[in-house]
Order: sequence, then C-alpha cells, then structure tokens
Amino acid sequence: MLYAWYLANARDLPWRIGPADRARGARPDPYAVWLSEIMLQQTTVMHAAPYYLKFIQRWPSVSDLAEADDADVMAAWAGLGYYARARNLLKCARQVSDLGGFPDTVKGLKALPGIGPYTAGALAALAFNRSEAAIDGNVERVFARLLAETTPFPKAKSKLSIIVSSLVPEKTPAEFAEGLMDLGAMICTPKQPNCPACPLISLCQAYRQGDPQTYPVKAPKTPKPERSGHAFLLTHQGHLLLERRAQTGLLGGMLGVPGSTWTEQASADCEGAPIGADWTYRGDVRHVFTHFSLVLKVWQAEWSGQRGSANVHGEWVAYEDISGLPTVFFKAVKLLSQTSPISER
DNA sequence: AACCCGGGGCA
DNA sequence: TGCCCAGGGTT
Repeated sequence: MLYAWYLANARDLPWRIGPADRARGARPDPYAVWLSEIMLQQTTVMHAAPYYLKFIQRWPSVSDLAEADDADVMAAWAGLGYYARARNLLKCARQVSDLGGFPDTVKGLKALPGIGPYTAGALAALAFNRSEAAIDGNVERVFARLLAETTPFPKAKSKLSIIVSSLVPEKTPAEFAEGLMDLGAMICTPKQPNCPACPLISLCQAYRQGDPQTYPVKAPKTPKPERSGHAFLLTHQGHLLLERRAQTGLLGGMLGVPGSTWTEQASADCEGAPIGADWTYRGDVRHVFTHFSLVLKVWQAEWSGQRGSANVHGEWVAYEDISGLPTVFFKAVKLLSQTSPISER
C-alpha cells in the first residue's frame, strides 16, 4: 500500500533519484544524500533546498568540501541554524575524504561526526540500499498514529524503533524510508492530517478513534527563561567591527558582533563594550533560541582611531561585505541600516 | 537520561 | 507574538 502510494506521489527533490530510476538499480550520490540529510536535521525541505543547491554547486564532491576554508563553509551555512552541524559537516567531509568514500554500513556511518542513528539509517537505506530503518520525526508521527501510541515522546522512541525496524523490506528499503517520510510530510502532517488521502487509513488506529492529530503524545515542556545583554556596533568610515566567536558553545565558530555575556539579570548599560566610546542606543533586538529568549540592547559608536590599530580586536568589514552572520546578529546589524544602507545577509 | 544547540512557519 | 517542530553531541 505504501509502496504504490510512493511510486505515484514521491516528492521530486534535488538530492533524490526518481522511483523509476531507483527501480532500475540507480543509486544517488552518497555525498548528495549526506549533505541533504545533515541540512534537513531540524530544518524543513523548503528552507534547506536553496542551501543545498548552493553547497552542491560550490563544492560538488566531498573532497571539494574537505578542502574548503572553515570560514567559507560557516558563512555559507549562516541562517540555517544549529551551527554545530556545519562544524561537524566539515570534520566529516575531511574524514570521508581521507577514507576514500563514505562507509556503507550503519555502524561505519554512525562513527562519523554529525551522523547519528537517523542519518546513518537514512544514508544506508537511500544511498546503499541496505535494509535499514530511517526514523525521523515524520516516521515517528506516522507510527504513533497508526498504533495510537499513548506513551509520551521521547519515551516511546525505543519501542517504535523496534517496530519500524522489523517492517523494513529487504529489497526496497529506500522506497520504504522515502515513502514514510513523504507520507509524514504531505499527508500525515502534525496539525491537519489529510486522512482521506492516506494509503494506510485502514490500518490507522488513531483515525479509527477519530483524533489522529492528538498523536504523537508529548511530555510537557519546561518554560523558557529570559536572558538579556548588550551588542556593540563599532563603526569606522563605512566599516563595522566583527569578531569570530569561540569554536564551542552557542553560535560557535560563527562571525558575530561584540557584546556582553547574556545573563538572566539585566546588566548595566554598555557593560562588555569592546572600547570606551560615546555609545548611542539604537534599539532592542529580540530573538528566541531553543532554550531561552533573548533581548539584546544594541549600541553604536563611530570610532575615532585607526582601523589597523591594536586597540580593538576583530575584523573590520565594509558594510556591503557583511555576510555570514547568524540571525540574531543580523537583526542587530540591521538597526544600523536605519542610518546607512546594509542589504545582503 | 538530561541537557545543549536556531530558525522558520503558522495560528 | 507565542507555539510548534525535531537529530546529534555532550555529560
């Protein structure tokens, strides 16, 4: 049932090969599958697709990516979020390049940076046609509904994983994986599932109960704390001071604007400024991270010293060359464009 | 097992 | 504007 639906309804995505070609034995480029799967972790197809096309054009093979400069890759990733993925992407590309290619088993794949149980299963099934399950959020939702699973997630994960793994077909694991993911993305959606169009409707216990959208059941979530801090836009003749953040921690390895630490209690005005200067308040920026929401007070000053001076550390970037900033800093820099034009991310 | 990591879509 | 979504790494 799922297989026939997949053949007729499979999404045509840039990193895929079509069901007809796959049935003839064609396999996608493991590099393309890997790149897409890393980008699709916590990210929608719609949002990841332009990034995928940009990456695959700029770095067409895993060895091209392995030889890329870290800063170029981080900048190209800017806006996708979860920047540890970009750091692991590079690490992984370099390991795979040294190995001479991707491992073709779940065990070998899972040993690589940035590849966990889901991505390992997806790559093994999609690129190497191994009989492995690729259990992502879509698949979990589909099965939580099929079985009307009342155990709240994430506790139900291991139980579902055993069931899904036992159902993977020997000959067509890729079609099974992509079929379930497409079903979850197109029909068995989180909010308003289109049950009448579902090929599995006769098997679905949640549908029989009349309340499919109440699954999967989730554990209650903890409230997000508030944090605040200051960001400093130090300008000098059409240039802005930016700094490379530490490799680990929040927004690690990304370019950012100087600032105070972000704390739960408001700090004094201009605390953490890169230099003493005549700072002008330019407004607030609000941004919500996974585990806290942030209010950033943005200050600006025109520097009177020389750009090459050792008094400040960081890099001076001309307004028109500013790119590769995480969204929170992009929002802050945008406050500057009220007086001077900054267009590109 | 619990916690650390963004950002976009949608009501 | 607030809520929802959701893999991997680290400890």
